[in-house]
Amino acid sequence: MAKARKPIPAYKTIQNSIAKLIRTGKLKAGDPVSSERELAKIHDVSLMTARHALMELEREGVVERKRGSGTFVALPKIQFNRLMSFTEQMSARGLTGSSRLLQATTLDSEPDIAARLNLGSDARLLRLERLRLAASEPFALETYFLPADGFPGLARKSLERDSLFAILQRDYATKIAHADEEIDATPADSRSAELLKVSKGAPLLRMRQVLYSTSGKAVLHVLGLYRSDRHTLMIRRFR
Amino acid sequence: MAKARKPIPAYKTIQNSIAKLIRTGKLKAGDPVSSERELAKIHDVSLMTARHALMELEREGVVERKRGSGTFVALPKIQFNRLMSFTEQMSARGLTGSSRLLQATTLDSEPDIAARLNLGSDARLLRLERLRLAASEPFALETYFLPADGFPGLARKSLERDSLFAILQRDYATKIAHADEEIDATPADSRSAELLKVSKGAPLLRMRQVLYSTSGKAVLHVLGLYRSDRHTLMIRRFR
DNA sequence: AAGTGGTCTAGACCACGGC
DNA sequence: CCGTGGTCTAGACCACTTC
Repeated sequence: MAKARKPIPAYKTIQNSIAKLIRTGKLKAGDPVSSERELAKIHDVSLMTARHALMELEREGVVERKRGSGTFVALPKIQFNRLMSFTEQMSARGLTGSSRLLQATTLDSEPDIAARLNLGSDARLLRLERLRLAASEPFALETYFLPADGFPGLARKSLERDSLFAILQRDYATKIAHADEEIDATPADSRSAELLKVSKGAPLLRMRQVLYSTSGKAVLHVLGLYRSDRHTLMIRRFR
Repeated sequence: MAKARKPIPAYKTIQNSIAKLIRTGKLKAGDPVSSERELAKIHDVSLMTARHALMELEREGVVERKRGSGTFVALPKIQFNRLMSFTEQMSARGLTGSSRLLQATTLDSEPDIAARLNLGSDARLLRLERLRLAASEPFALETYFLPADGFPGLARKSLERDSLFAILQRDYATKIAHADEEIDATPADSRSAELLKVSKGAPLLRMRQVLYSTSGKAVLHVLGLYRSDRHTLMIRRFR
């Protein structure tokens, strides 16, 4: 017996064919996309189905629709408010980054952090500390807290090389979906100052993150300290 | 002759009727909404039209649709990354805030800022400076830059009392839609330190915003300095 | 005037969920 | 099983833009 595979809806097929034209460069930003009526004929579907395809592409920001005029490939949009791993951020800027694992310990009682992760106050926590470097200059100090029970063996993994996001997804079937962040400024204490090569008391951007998995569970708490001369946070907000 | 008014589409009417049921509390989070077929009968439209209404309400996050089960009022979502005026932020926290207008001047040449607003480098700029207080303690110093030509008479308006967002909308038909922000940390210079009542060199959260109107035009540049002990930025980001 | 997207009809079959 | 949303048809008229 063949597996029960889901048939791909016609409107999805149309979307994919247009997306492919854009990916392969056959359609560039501003170019007109086939009209609803053309698509209906080409793919032998009704108008409403072709329409559905274009409507969803517009929602995704791939195309823009202009009444009376046509449907056009949208300008490549800047990704705002996108949660990216360190590796992703670096490559997006055309840089290469590296990390140094400073510590990997287990904590017995850290009720504040346990509470942030919705754990009991006596939960054992895994604590990892990484120094982030760009062009061999340190620019961030990040401390990770995870429930020790949920991620056995994590401390022994290749944390220097692989992205934590990738390890969580590959080895623990945990996919990060979103993060809530608190951001403020704080003076560097002596240890942070030394590691980040700034003077003591220098202003650092402090970011406290709680990362959530696709299932909505709090997975991970991150405390990040960023050299303000080498790091700017970009945000877009809406009214 | 009657003016040519746009007729309200049937699917919009359906959306409004459902939104009203929710606003007035007749439907609460989790309650089932009339099904597509019910709505089609009630409003005497075809299934596709009723469907359109529900689909758009889902996109707006008002309802959730579950195949095989029904359409339900969505939980009231927490507003993250919402661009709020000072007044709105204060009242959301149950506090009352006040402002002191420190300066209102016109600048002749400030090419960096003009560039952020997509103006020529010789554009005249209106510069306003406000100190923000919560519970009569200063916590933020904000400097606004606007094209002087676009907002005649703004400097003479009731800037101490009214929200700038409100003035722009009421008197200049300019509605703010979104903002792009750069955030980092910076040490307080002597003037900021004095105004904010912190010691010189204390870490401040610095936020540079460009605010855009609904028409997509850059309207306003804001440089904000926030006392880090009294202000935390909350952000939600997605992968 | 010709072509585009926006709205709408009056049905159809399917996959899924809860009973 | 029955009701739900998901997909789809083969048209229609309208408003808008471009020429």
